[in-house]
This record gives sequence, structure tokens and C-alpha cells, in this order.
Amino acid sequence: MSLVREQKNQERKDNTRKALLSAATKVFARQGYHNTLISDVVQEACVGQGTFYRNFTDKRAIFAALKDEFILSLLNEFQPMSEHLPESFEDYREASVQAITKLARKLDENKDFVMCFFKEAPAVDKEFSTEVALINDQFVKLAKLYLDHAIAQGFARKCNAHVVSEAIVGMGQRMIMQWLEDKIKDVELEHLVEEMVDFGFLGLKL
Amino acid sequence: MSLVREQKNQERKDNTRKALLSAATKVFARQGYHNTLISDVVQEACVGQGTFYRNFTDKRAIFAALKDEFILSLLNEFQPMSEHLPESFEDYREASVQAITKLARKLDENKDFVMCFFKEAPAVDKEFSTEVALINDQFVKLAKLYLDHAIAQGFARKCNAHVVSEAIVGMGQRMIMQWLEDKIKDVELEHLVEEMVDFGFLGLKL
Amino acid sequence: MSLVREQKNQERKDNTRKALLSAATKVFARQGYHNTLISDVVQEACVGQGTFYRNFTDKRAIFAALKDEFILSLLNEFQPMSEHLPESFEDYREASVQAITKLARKLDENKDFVMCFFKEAPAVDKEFSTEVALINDQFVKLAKLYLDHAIAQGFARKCNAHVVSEAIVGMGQRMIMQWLEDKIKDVELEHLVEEMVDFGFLGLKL
Amino acid sequence: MSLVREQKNQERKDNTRKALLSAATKVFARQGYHNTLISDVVQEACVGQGTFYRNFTDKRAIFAALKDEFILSLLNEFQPMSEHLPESFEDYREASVQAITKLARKLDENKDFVMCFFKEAPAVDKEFSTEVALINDQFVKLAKLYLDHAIAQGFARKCNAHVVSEAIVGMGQRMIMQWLEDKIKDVELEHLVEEMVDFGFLGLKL
DNA sequence: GATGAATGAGGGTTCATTCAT
DNA sequence: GATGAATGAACCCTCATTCAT
Repeated sequence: MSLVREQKNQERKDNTRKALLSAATKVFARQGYHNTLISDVVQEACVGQGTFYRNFTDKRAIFAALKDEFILSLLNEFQPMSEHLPESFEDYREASVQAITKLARKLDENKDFVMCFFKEAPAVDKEFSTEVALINDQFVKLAKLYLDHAIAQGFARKCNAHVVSEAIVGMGQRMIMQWLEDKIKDVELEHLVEEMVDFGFLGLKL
Repeated sequence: MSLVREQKNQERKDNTRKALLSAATKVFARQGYHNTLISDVVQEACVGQGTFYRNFTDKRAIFAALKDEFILSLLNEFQPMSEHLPESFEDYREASVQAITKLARKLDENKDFVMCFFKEAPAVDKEFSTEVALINDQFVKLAKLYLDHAIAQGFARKCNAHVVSEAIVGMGQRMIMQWLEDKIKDVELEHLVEEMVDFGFLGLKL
Repeated sequence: MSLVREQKNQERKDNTRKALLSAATKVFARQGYHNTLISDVVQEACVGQGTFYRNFTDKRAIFAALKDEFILSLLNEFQPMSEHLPESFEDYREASVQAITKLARKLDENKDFVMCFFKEAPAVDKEFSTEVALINDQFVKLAKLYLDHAIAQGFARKCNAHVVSEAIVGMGQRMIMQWLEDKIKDVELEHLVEEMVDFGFLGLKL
Repeated sequence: MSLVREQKNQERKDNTRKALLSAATKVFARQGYHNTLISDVVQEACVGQGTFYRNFTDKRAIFAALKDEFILSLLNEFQPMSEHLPESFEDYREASVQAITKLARKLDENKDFVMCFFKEAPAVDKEFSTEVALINDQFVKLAKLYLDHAIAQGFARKCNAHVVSEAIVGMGQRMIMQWLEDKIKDVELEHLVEEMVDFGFLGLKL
């Protein structure tokens, strides 16, 4: 077969796959993973039922594909952060604000999928559940890297860095989720993050 | 029918119901809500398939019953806390440690169900999802009550109490979950909670 | 549960199973194995679709059950034959006529299933194919037992007993099948078998 | 279009058709008719899915084409036999050995298809089933022609020629099948056929 | 009230067939 | 003419729910 032909075919196939992925995102967000039928997805994608099975083995597979795509883009963005460590308390605070704000904005881009994913993924099966935990662990690791450095450099209070990192991630996670769900109104993201970071850096002490 | 007879019948029925609830807890914990069949539950409870439907309308209903039972016992324990507010920074810190430790221990009693519940409930349906949010909001409210009081009394730093309360609950939630899942090893619960509370009260500042 | 109750239940279940087996026989005979849907069988049996799956895992399983039943009854009848060996040429001839006639009559009882079975079984899968071969081999074995004995006793021509036994079974098989299919008209079974046995004993020689 | 062009096209089409037929033979032999998908055939033939439908209407059609080809070549070879009838008992015996050996060798050439065909064809549908019967009937007819002649000429025992011809074909059929399946080891085809023919001519009588 | 066999609607999946390229 | 992606009818199978005992 001609190369051009082959290329066109591949393109058509890719488009179909993309249509399915995008449709699935929409439907999962609307109805939740467990309440979504394959027929809902293909209807949304305007393709035949069989077309779904040419591209994915089952519902779990398309959810996994969306997850992989999401995780990849997330790690791409936050992996590099570990390269530049802050050099002072102010730096540290600023970097924290930046990172959390960036993360929130990033998640906001895929808001629908993100919210669906964190709600549904733990309930899909053990494997998925684990994977969600791993993502969080990545962020705990990153937080701990910064914190260890800050303690070593002497501009952060000595503490159990692991425990505190877990706490930081828990704080951030709930904050962002509440914000994504519009539960925290009347507050700009920037301000919200600053409040939170201030709490983390200063505590409740006078 | 004689009263004695009627009483015996009622008793038998209650026992069946309890057997089903306890079986459901076990099976939900083992397999997750969505991956559990009615037939799994009745098998575990050693009763007939039809017996399930004499006691609950469907799977959702038995999960809801478990949830109600759980929430009730939780609120019973933590509702009264709002009656005694701390009078000093030290009091506040101590009360926080006590409350979080107590909560962790309480949740640990029903560990299996608790972990299953927080994983699965958000994925069951909108209503359940909301109810999980409400529980958390109860704790946010409680945290805010204390915090508002502390700020008003002048022994806590002025801050956006709502935002900080959310952060506190996020911290606590992740901490306890990690502990329940045995992800945090080598640290006694008391110590763990103290580390976390210290972080909350002192921040990272030197 | 009471024993009586348990017994009644079992009886009901057995009846359902029997209804399915009998329906399957009818439908397989009418439409052939490969052209039969589960829905055809349950319709013929007047039971729900799900009932089929409570009793058999799939179409192959019910065909296998019919086969097992059939083979069992067949072997029960012909196994004992190996105990009384003929003592003379006449005995041998007479026993052969008896055995083949009996076999034909036996197969005629389940005519529909038998014809379907020998047509379809080899095409179901390797395992079934093998099993059909094994049945034939049983008869080859029996024929050889008689023949070996007759040669040893000196009232049959010396020959390659294995090859000849195969030939005998081939002969008998086609004969009976043609008769079951009413392809051989105007000839009584007894006469038919005698003609065939004469051929086997006397050959074509003058 | 030029004639040359047209010819080339026709040639290409023929090659494709041949490739499909040969692929189908292979796949049918390997997996059986019912267990073969169109996609298996086109994959084996290394052509596109649509190409199959330009050459055959469906799976049955390609199986029928193979069958027609096979039957044609078979009849071509055995039709002429009816022209030279044996003139003596010895001739008759010799001709029988020759014919059966030749048939076995012929079938051995297409061993895979032959075995598949006789196993699967009866299970395809009524029409196919009938056609298999017809082939056998051809051989019965041929056998009867010879036998009638031999009886008329007085060098064969008087018998029911139809019944005996059926018996002969049954014998031969099983024999050849067993041989093709390598179930009869340690015996040369020639010897095997001679044993069988001896049995047919001499019987078991001393 | 308890039972568990029976039910059948509903969803998953396959694969022969079509058709735009 | 050849291609292979797309199609959807058709069938399999599960499992929540019913109901006769």
C-alpha cells in the first residue's frame, strides 16, 4: 500500500481514538465511571459500538488511557521542580505558593476529568487505587525534598520531614479540590494559596 | 399471635439484619462496593437470597444503613466537643492533639469499613458524594469554631479562619488515612499527631 | 431448612435440568449444534434464559452432558459383551448379528440425538472430536477381542486382527447410519444385518 | 482499457483468489470450519478484509469453492473406472486393491483439507451434508457396478449387492480415514489395503 | 419469615459486512 | 481492484429481583 494511504488511514484511526477519549472524559465527568455504559461513550463520540472495541478492550482500558495521559502531563510539569531548590525562607515560601498555584491551574484545565478521576479511581479496583496513591506520593516526595533541604540549610524548623510533608500534601489536596468544586467562593486562587502557605509557614502561633 | 411469639420473631429478624450488615461490611471491605454482588453478601451472611430483600431494598440501601450507623456514632462522639472551648494556646494545642488522636482511634475501630467508605462512597452517586462532603464539613466547622475562638481570644494568629480550617482538616484527613492504611510505620499514633499539630501550631518558621 | 423442603427443591432443579437436556436434544437434532442458539433451547424448554446458565456454563456444556449420558448408557450395554466369547464359527456369526442388531436398535431409540451427535461432534472442537474417535475405538477393541479369540480358537481365518476390526466397525457404522437415516428401504433390520454379517464372514468368494 | 491491461488485471485477481483459497484450506484444516473467522483467512492470505468479499460472498462460499474443486478432481479420476470391468475374481480383487490404494493416495495429497472436509462438512448445513452423502453414494454406486457385474459373471457370491456395496464403502472409508490420521501405524498402505480387500473377498471363514 | 430456584431485562462483546479512500 | 476502518445487528451472559414453597 502507498505510504500516503497508510498515513491517512493512521490519521483517521487516531482521530477516532481521540474522539472516543474526549467523549469518555465528558461522559465520565457527567455520570461517573461506574454509571457510564460503553453505549453512552460511543453515542457521545458519534461512532459505532464496534469502533469502541477496535480501540479499547473495555471501559477500564479507556479510563486507564485517560489516566496515563493525565499523569504524564502532570509529571512532565512537576518533575523538573526538583532541580531548583530554594535558598532562603522567603524563596521557599514563594516557591511553595508558585507550585501550588500552578498545580491548581493545571488541574483546573482538566477540571472535569480531574474531579471525576480522584472520586472514581479509588473505587475502580486495587490497581487503580494504588496508582492514585502513587501520584500523591510523588508530591509528598517533592515536598519532602524541599523540606529536608530547608531544614539542612537551617531556614526551617527541625521536624519529622516525612510526617510534615504528608500533612502539607493533605492540606494542598483538600484546598485545591474544594477550590475546583467552587466550594470556596469569594477568594481568588492566589489569595487562597497564600493564606494556606502562610498557615504552613507561620502556624497558628501569634 | 402471642406477645412472646411476636417478640421472638422480631428478635430473629433483628439478628438476620445484623448478620447482613456485618456481612456487607466484610465483603465491601474485601471487594469494594461496586465489585460486590448481593449474592456475595448473602453468602457471607449465610442467609438466602430472598432474605436480603426482606431487609433492604437494594445494595445501595445496605451501604446507606452502614453509613448512617457510622455517622451517627461519629457525631455522637464529636458533637459534644463544641461545648468546651480552650482558654489558652496550650489548651488549644492539647485539645487538638486529643481530638485528632481520639478520632483516629475511633476510625481505627471500624478500620475496614471506614477505608472502604471513604474510597467508595464518593463513587456511588451524587447523594452519597454529598454526604461524605458533609461529614468533612462538620469537622471543618468544628475546627473553625475553635480557631475563631482562639483568634478572638487573642491567642492565635489572625488569619482567614475558613481557609485555615479547611487546611487543618485536609492535613488531618490524609494523616489519619495514611496511618489507617499502615503507610506510616515506625511512628506511634500519639507522636504522629503531635508532629502534625506542632506543624499546625508552629509552622515551618524557625 | 427442613429435609423435605431441601428434597423438593432438588427435585424441582432436576426437572428443570431434564427439561433443558430434552429441549437441547430436540433443537440440536432439528437445527444442528452450530446453528442452535441458547435462546432456541430455553424457548423449547419453556424456561428463562438465566435458567440455562444456572445449569450449564454454555452451549458446549449441555452438548457434553448429553454426550456423557449417551456414552454411559451405550457402554453399560456393550461393556458386558466382552465376558462371553463365542465358541464356534456359528456362535461367532450369531453373536455378531445379535450385537449389531442390538446396537442399531439402541441407537434408534435416540435416533435424533445420535445422528446429530455423529454429524456435529467432530466439528465442535478437538476434544469432542477425540471423544467420538474413542467411542469408535471401544467398538474396534470389542471386535478385535472376538476376532483374536476366534483366530486363536481356530475357527476364523488368520488375518491382521486390528485392520480387520477397523474394517468391521467401518462397515457396521455406515450400515447403521444409513439405516437410521432411512436410506436403506425395503429391507428389515434383521435381514440387513445378516446380509452384512454374511459378507463379513463369507466374503465375496463363491 | 487495453487488452493487455485487462489481462493483467484478471491475472492479479486470479492470484488473489488462489491465495484466499489456499489460505482458507490451511486455516480450515488448522481451526476447523466453524472456528474460523473471515479475518483469520484474510490474515493468512495477507490481503485486506474487503478483498475477501470481492471474491466470495461469505465463509460458506469459499468452503463450497474448495469442495467443488476437490470433488471435481476426485470424480475426474474415478469416473473413468466404470469403463473397464474386471473379468475374473483375481482381476476383481486386483482392481479393488488398485482403486482403494489410488483413492487413499489421492486423498493424502490434500490430507488437511480432506480430513477437515469430512469432519466439518456434515455440520455446515443440510445442503453440504447431502453433498457429502452424494460423494459416498458415488463410490457405493461404483462398488455396486463392479459387484453386480461379478455376480452376473458368476465369479462372486450371490448377495444383496446394495447392502454389500454400502458395507464395502464403510470399510474403505474408515480404513482410509484412520490411515490419513496416522492412527494405523507400522503398516504400509499397500499391505493395509490388501488385508482389507482380503477380508472383503475371503471373509473370516477358514 | 426464610428460602433459593427461576426470571429476563440489560449490558458487554463479537464479527460478518460495508464503504470511503 | 484493493484496502482496512467503521459499523451495528445479533448473541452471550450476568445478576438484581421475584415468588412459589
